Amino acid sequence: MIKCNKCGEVDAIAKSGIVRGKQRYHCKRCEYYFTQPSLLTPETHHHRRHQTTIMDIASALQISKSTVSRALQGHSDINENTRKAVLDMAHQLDYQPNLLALGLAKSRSYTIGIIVPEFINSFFPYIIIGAQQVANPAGYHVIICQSNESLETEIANTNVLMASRVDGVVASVTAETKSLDHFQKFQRAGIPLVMFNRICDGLDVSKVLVDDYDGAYRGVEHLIQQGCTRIAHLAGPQNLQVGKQRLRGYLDALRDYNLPVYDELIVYCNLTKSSAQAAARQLLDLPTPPDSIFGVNDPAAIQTILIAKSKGISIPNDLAIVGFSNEPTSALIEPGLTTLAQPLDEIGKTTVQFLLNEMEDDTILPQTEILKTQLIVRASSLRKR
Amino acid sequence: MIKCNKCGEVDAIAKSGIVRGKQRYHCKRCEYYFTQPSLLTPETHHHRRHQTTIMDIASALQISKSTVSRALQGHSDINENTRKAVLDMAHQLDYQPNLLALGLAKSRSYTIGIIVPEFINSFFPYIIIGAQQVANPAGYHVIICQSNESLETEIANTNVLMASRVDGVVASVTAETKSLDHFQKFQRAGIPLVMFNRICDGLDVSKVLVDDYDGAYRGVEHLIQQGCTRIAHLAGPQNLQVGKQRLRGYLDALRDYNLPVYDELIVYCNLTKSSAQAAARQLLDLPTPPDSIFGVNDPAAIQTILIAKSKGISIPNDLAIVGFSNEPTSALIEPGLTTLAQPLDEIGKTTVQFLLNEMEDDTILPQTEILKTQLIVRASSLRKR
DNA sequence: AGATGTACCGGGAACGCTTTCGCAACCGCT
DNA sequence: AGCGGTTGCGAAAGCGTTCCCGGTACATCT
Repeated sequence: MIKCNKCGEVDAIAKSGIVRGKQRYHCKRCEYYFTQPSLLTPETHHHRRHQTTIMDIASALQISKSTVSRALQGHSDINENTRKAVLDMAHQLDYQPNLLALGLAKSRSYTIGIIVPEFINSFFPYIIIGAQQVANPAGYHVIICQSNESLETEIANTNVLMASRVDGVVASVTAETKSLDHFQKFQRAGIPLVMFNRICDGLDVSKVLVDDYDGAYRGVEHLIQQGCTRIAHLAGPQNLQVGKQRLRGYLDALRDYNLPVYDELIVYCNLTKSSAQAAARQLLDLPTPPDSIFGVNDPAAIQTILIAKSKGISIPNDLAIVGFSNEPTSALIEPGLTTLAQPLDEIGKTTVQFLLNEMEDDTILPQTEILKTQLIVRASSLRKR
Repeated sequence: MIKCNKCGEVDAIAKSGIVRGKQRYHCKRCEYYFTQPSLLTPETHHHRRHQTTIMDIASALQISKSTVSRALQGHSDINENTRKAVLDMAHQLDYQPNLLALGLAKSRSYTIGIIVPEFINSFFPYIIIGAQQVANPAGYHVIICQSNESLETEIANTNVLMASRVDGVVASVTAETKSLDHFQKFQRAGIPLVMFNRICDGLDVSKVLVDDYDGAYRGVEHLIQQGCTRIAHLAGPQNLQVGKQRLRGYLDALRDYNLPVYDELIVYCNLTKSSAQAAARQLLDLPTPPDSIFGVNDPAAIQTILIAKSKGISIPNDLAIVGFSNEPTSALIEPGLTTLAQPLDEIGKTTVQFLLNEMEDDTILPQTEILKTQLIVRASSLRKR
């Protein structure tokens, strides 16, 4: 009844246990173990709809897959007629190269990863658009990860990018990122990394920044010129250069204009909406409140405006406000928010350009580009005299 | 001098052409062609820094890669000690599975694609966040494409997603998308597709929408209740359901309240900022301008507010305005914009949930979910009487 | 005519992983 | 001892590409 798969023997077959739910037999003559192939599967297991491969093109044309591959990638070693036939057939069969297989074969994915803390505000989206405008023409597509201002998510993101075998990474870190082991992993694996805007110290990578110090200085200087003397700073996290440099610019401007620095006028937030609100309230509830506030970024400054308005504080006469970044909403809110515009598009483009350079030449040393900001004066700080 | 690679013969060797720059030899005895292997490469070709693979783990532990694979994926057929050893070693070597290889082997990428027209406004970002909150826990990561309101880019996006062998796609189409062949490709390839918000007709897929008709109706009804009689509509493109349904809601509300429909009060835009501005100007420059405008979305309504303000038109008394979507800026602008809030987070979540369902069971029929909007009344439409 | 060179194409290994299946070792029961 | 069953591991076949290199059919040069 049961026949040995090898020798065809029928009698010397004994059952020999059950493996993975299937009866197993043993042929004594040829010492061969085997199970009966399940008869159902060949038809049932419909192999999931299949996208066309170079093998499909090859067999349609009765040529080898090597030839198809060469024709497709414009290799020279191929007859012009063959190439045309292949290209036609590829089009006809709606062929899309399998990027997974390509990546595996070439050990590169033609993908770069972008890690940003969020993309609700239009700050990062504009940078991403700039980045794509450089990456796509260069033959790379991007995979965007948002860490949601959470270190844990950021680490998960780096792992996903590692696993996806991205060829390079650009990143702007979370407000709570202090350790940077998860970024060093890229370097250990030889994957180029470029950071922009929100960088943290101690990582020897290329960087694209705006001149936060200078921008902060000019913003505060502008407030001083408007006659403000009790200038507060709604500051950012000090583990980020952004936070540090803007604070430094603030302090230096005060010093250069011989204004006193009051500790209670410097409060910190972690760049979330709620923490910005708390910080703004803390400033405005002071026994002697400030006559002006320099906010670490526009969202923070906007929250300050809203709270001040709800308290009936008149802007800019009782309270002048300056932000940083020039979010689109800053032009719409009333009063318009004075702020420092950053060249977002350019940040994205230079960052990716740096990355491309490092990807194609791994001897390049890290470089840093510092872009200028532009002071945009609006009603929130403009006192009539 | 030259020795045949095969038979070792030295005398019967003749040169036989040059291939790819290298001298080729021919052994007469064994009829074998060969070239001298270049001696430089073995050391030079440094094989590009290598991330650790299961083979590395296997050879470190002196076991087979099958065992490592099984241990890593928590397969049952494995000894607990072996598993521990593998897991330890994996951690120690900082192993990250190669998603490209995994995808190739399993014929699925554990990736879903998201196509959106833009992510400058916070509308789509919020939806994307909701989508990720469902996709990630289910073991999928997402790759985000923005078509930039261009059909050409949208088509390129679909090709990239096809090539990346995504397991499923969610999409919101461009304002200029009329043909849908590029989306039908997904269906032909058996890749589930779910559309949200901006859908177009003629595609038999699951959809997640808000009740645009109802929202528009209630928005216009609200204007009528404020005493407006000459109500204009800054309408969206009519190839999109969004555009059609909101127009229909507008018309039905007018009809139900016995208000006349003036053709010149209905102007169309393609959802870009500049076309919205042009449409708004056209309406406000009419010989007999409208007393109120229902905008197809918030960005359009906000542009209308700005233009009206620049013309010195008083809002809401001379011109009442209602938008659609409840963008964050709509609360900040003055006057606050009356609008219809959409449950963005929920849209993202249900869309991906539908997709997950279809991905794990391909017999599921397309379904449609219609979510409700909520009228948020602000100063832009609230007339004091 | 034979040697040399050119143009093209096919075979097959490799990329890193999953998955099927063979098989040895062992255990408990007659 | 012999059978039924379990546990755990290894070998090898893919998945869809690229790329190296062998090989044939000609053309060209002595």
